[in-house]
Parts: sequence; structure tokens; C-alpha cells
Amino acid sequence: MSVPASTEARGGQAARREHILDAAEACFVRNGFHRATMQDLAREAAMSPGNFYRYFESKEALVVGLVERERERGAQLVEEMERSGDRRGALLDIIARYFVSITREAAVLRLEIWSEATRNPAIAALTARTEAETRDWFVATFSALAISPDCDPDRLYALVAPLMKGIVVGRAILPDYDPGPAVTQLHALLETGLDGLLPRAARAGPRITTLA
Amino acid sequence: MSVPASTEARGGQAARREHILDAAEACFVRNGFHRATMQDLAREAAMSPGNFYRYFESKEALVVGLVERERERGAQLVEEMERSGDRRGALLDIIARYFVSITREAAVLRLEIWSEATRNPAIAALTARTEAETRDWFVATFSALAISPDCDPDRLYALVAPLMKGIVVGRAILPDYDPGPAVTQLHALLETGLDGLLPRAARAGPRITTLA
DNA sequence: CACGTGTCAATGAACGTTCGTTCTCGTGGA
DNA sequence: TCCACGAGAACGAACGTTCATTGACACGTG
Repeated sequence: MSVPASTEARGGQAARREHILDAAEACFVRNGFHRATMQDLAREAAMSPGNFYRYFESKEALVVGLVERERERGAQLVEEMERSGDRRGALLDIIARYFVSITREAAVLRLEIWSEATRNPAIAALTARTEAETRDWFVATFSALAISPDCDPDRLYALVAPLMKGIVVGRAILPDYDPGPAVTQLHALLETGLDGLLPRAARAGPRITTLA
Repeated sequence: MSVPASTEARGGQAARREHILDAAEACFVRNGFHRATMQDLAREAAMSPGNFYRYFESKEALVVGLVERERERGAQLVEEMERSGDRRGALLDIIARYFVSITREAAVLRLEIWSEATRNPAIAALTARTEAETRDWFVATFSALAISPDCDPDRLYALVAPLMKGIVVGRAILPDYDPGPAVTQLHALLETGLDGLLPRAARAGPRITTLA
């Protein structure tokens, strides 16, 4: 509930914003963007409602700020792993940290963002950017890690992406969801795909010759 | 915007409720549960706001009614296909109709329901029921269709479910999402699983011997 | 037919509440 | 003194909901 106050030397503004976003995150996870009131946020942030407006133009700006922060966190996470050198390790770590050991709270927030993206243009734009960046990173990583020239990075991502999203949804809405099997599946899919062993797209219908 | 009025011979109450739910569905898809106002619904349904309360106790009861109807539609769809005799065909049809050729509007509504389920107990209960019913049906169908005794229906569903959910999310948030590749993947997964050719769960880590 | 009566879907203005936002004032350090 | 920061009362708007009233229709009676 309380925050050390100074994250930077002259860190008034930025640290305050972070503090507010933390409080907002907790409230939004609990009640959603539209049912959480400014008074709720005020209580959670231990500050008066009027004071928010020194740091954010409006409630919506606050929501946008939160979504923007989530996007930055994702990009940041990727960057860290890039620096670790081992790209294959980075790939597996990303999957483990971002889509498997994800907390229920984070999953709920992500679900709320997706939902809001379907009707709020500002959120839609940010979400589209996140999706594009994620996609680009995965495709680039697939290309770099591909063992066989038969590997089709675009196609592989088209298979992997919905699986990851589905894991997030499951975590958010099912009390004791176990992502284990889906993750195993995810890894199998990645290795199969990187080895260029994925079946070709079917011609007429969805029926295909299948694996093995 | 207008409705033929008489769906049943003496179909006052039920038909009226359906009419209201139709209007509510349109508004909720457009603005979400909490931003859509009763006046919006009134405009869409071409009736006065006060009149809603003859058919639903409150706005929340209206939301619950809508979610309940969605659940019934799912169960109904399954029932129809069961009657068609061909269980394998039913399985593929379910997938095609419910998770692939799903309209953007339906996907958005589903996303909204999932999101609401994370904080509204009534919706959470309905959603849990839907999830359980869906799961039971798939597991039963897998058991009936399994070619090899090595097929593990529970495990297979754990792989298939997040993929389907992810397709819905993609449809809802990505303007021109193509579910094709994911569906192909889904079918491959089903056939592999039914043939009992899925890799066993990994022991120590997520790294597995993979398919083929 | 004409008329009084009851029923019921439907209205839409009005209500109390609650929301996001603004305003005024106080305080503490430079 | 000045200014950045903050508290919290107050504001107008908009919300979900209520309620007195309306209009259309069906009947039973003269």
C-alpha cells in the first residue's frame, strides 16, 4: 500500500505516476476499467481523487497509461533476454515467464485489455502495436533458430500465437487451471516447426496428412 | 431494428425477452456491459427504458440472461450435431462453426463474457458451467472416436481447449485475422491425439521428444 | 350497438445516487 | 514570499431505476 517514494534522484513525477499506475492496476484487475471508480483508486493509492489530475489528464488517460506500461514491460522483457545471448534459451524463457507462470492477476488484466481493445480506439492502437511487435520478434527469432530451411516462421507463429493467448484466457477464468499440458504442446510445436517438420497447409479442406 | 413481433402464436413474454436480448447483444458488443446504458438499449430495442423492467429485474439480470442464452445456444448446437449421427463429422463441424467461422461480433461478446466472469460471481458460475459442459462433451467425444487405446482424452482436451480460446481472442482483437493455420493445427492435433500418437508428458522439463 | 370497466403493455419524465472532474484552500520546503 | 504538492468538499452530468399515466383492446351489460 505504501511506496518508497523516490525511485529516481529527482524522481517526483515519474515515481508518482508509477505509484498511481500500481494502484490503478490493482483496482482494474479487481473491478475492470469501467466499474472501478476514481474513489476506489484514491483509496488504493492512499491519495485524494483530485490529486490524480496532476499526473493524468483523465481516467481514460490513466487506462491508456497502464496499457502502455504493460506494452513497455513486454518489450523490456524481450530486450533483457536478447542480451542474455542464448536465443533459444530466450525463446523458451519468454514462453515460460510470459505465458505459463503468469499470475492470475496479470492474466485478468490482459483479458481486460483485449476486451477494451475491441471498442476503445486508443487501446486498440496500442494493442495492435503490441501484437505487431510480438509477432515480429517471434518471427525473427524463429528465422534465427530454424534448423531446417523448410521452416516457415510466419506459419509457425500463426500456430503458436493463439495457443499462447488461450493459455492466458484459461489462467484468467479457470480457478485452478494447469497450463502444463498446453506448454508441452507449445514446445513440441516450436521444435517441430523449427525443424521444418510441420505439415503443409491443406489444399481443399482442413483435413491434412497429419504428423508422423 | 424491427422485429416481426410474433415468433410464437401466444408468444408475448418469451418473444419479448428475446427481442430485448437481441438489442442488448448489439449494444454490449458495441460498448461492453458497463458502458452500454439502458437508454442505448432502449433506442436499439425501440422501446422505453422503463419497459425493460417488466421482463428483467435489473441491468445485471439482463446481462446474466444474455450469457445464459449464449450457453444454451452452445448446448443446443452440440445437441443438433449429436443427432446428425456422424460423431466425427459432428466434432469437426463444432470446431468449424463455433471457433473458426465465428463472427467478430460473437467473438467480442465471448471475450466480454470471459472478462466479466473474472469479477461477477453470477457470470463466473455460468461460465464455469459452460466450460465444464464443453469439456465433458469433448472428452466423451474423444473417448468415442479414439482409434488407439493410447489416446488420453483428458490430456487431448487440455491441448485443444486453449487453442480454441486463442482463436476466439484473435478473431475479436485482430481486424483481419485468418484462423486457417490454427484450424489446420487443431485438426492435426485432434487426429494425432485420437490415434494415440501424442508425446507423453515430459518428466523433468518441458523439453520433449516431439512428434514424428 | 353504445358504454362503463378492467387489463396490461408501454411510456417518458423524474428521482436519488454515483460518477468523473474541478475548485478552493492548506501546508511545507526553498 | 513563492511554488509545488496535496486534501477534500463541491459540481454538473449521467447513470439505473421508479412511477404516475396513457392508449389499445376485450369483454359483459343495457
